[in-house]
Amino acid sequence: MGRRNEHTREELREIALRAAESLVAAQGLAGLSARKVVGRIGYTVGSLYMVFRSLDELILQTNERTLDALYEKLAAAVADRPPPGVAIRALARAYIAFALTETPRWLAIYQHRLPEGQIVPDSFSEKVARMFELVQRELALLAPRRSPDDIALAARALWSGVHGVCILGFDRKLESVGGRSVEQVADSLLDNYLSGFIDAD
Amino acid sequence: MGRRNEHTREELREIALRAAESLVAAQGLAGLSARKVVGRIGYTVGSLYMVFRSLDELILQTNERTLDALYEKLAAAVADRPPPGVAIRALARAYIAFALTETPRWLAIYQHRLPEGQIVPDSFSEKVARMFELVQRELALLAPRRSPDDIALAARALWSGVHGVCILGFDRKLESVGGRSVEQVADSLLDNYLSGFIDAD
DNA sequence: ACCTGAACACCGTTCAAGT
DNA sequence: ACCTGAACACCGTTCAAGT
Repeated sequence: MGRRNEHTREELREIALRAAESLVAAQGLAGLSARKVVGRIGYTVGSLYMVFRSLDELILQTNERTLDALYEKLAAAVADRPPPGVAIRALARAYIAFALTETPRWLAIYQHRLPEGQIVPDSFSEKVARMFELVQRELALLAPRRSPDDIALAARALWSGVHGVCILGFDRKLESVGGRSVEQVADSLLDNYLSGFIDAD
Repeated sequence: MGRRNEHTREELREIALRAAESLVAAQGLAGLSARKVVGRIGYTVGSLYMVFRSLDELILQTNERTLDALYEKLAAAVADRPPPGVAIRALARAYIAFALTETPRWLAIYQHRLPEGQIVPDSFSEKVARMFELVQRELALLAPRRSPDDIALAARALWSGVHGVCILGFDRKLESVGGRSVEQVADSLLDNYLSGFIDAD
C-alpha cells in the first residue's frame, strides 16, 4: 500500500488537530490517543509521526488552539471598553463561562504535563502572556498610582484566584462547601481583593 | 505456584499503598502502574485486584493518605493558636510549603480524575471538609459579625485562591509573569482579600 | 483461600518494506 | 517522498488453573 498523497503535510496537521480537538471535547484528554486520532482521519499510526514529534506535541498544539479560543472570548468580553471595574469582572465571567461550556478542552490545558525536563514552547507562553495582559491593562486603569510591578503581581494573584475557583469548583472532590456557585465564589474573591487593592492605592 | 500467605489482606493493602506512595513521590502520578506496584512488593498483577477494585481505587486511597499528611501540617501550623490574622497566613504558608516539598504527591490529588460518573468516596470528602474547617474557624474569629454562610464563602474563595496560586506557580507554563514567588503572590491575595473582607464586617 | 500467569484489548513509538 | 503495518515495550483488568 502506501502513498495516498491526498493531503499536504499542512493539511494532514490540520485534520489531525481537528480530530484531536473533537476527541478531547467528547471524551476528555484521557480519551485521546494516537490510534484514535489517525483512525478518525483515515490514516495509520505511523503517519502521525510524520507531522508531530510525539503525542505530547500534538496535545500541546491542540491546547494552543484552546488558548486561542479562550483569548477570543476574553477579548470580546471587554471589546466595548467598559470601565475597568466592570471589565475585570467581565473577564472573570468570560473565563468561568469558557471553563463551564468547554470543560474538557479547558481542563486539558492544565491536565497535560510535559515529561520531566521538557519545557513549553514560546508560542504557548506568549498566548498565556497575552491573556495576562488583558487583566493587567484593566488593573492599571483601576489603580493608576500603582507601579507596573504591583499591577503585574495583582494580575497574577487575581487570575490565579479565579482559576483556582474554577478548578476546585469542577472537581466534585472539593465541592464539599455547600451550594455555592463558581460565580459566587469568584465574585467574593474579586470584590474583596479589589476593594483592598484600591483602598491602598 | 500460588499461596504465599506471607501477608494478611490488610498487610498487603498497606505495603501496596506504601509502594504506590513512593512511586508517585519519585516519578509522579504518571509513573504509577499496577505492574510497578506489585513488582516492588513481590507479587504479581492479579493480586492487586484482591485488595483494590481497580487502580483508581488504589490511587484514591493513596491520595487520602496525602490529604492526611497535609492536614497534619496545617493543624500543626496553628497548633499554638496565634491570632486569626496570623493563623490564616500560617495556614496558607503551610499549604504552599507542602506543595513545594511534596510536589508530586500534592499534584496527584488534583491530577487524578475518576471515570465519568463515578463519585469520590465520603472518606475523601470528609478529609477535604476538615481542611476547610481550619480556615473557616480563623475567618470566623477574624470577622465575628459575619454569618456562617459568609464565612464559608470566604473560606472557599481564599482557599481556592491560594490553591490557584500554587497550581499556576508550579506550571512553568504560566510562569510568564516575571520573577514572583508563590509566597509573594499568595500574600498579595491574602492581604487584599482580608482587608476588604474585614472592612465590610 | 490465596496467588499466579496467561490472555485480552488497549497504549506510544519506531522502522523496514512497499508504492 | 509518502504511508503502511508489524514489532516492541508497555498499559489495566480478568480469570482459569494451580497449591
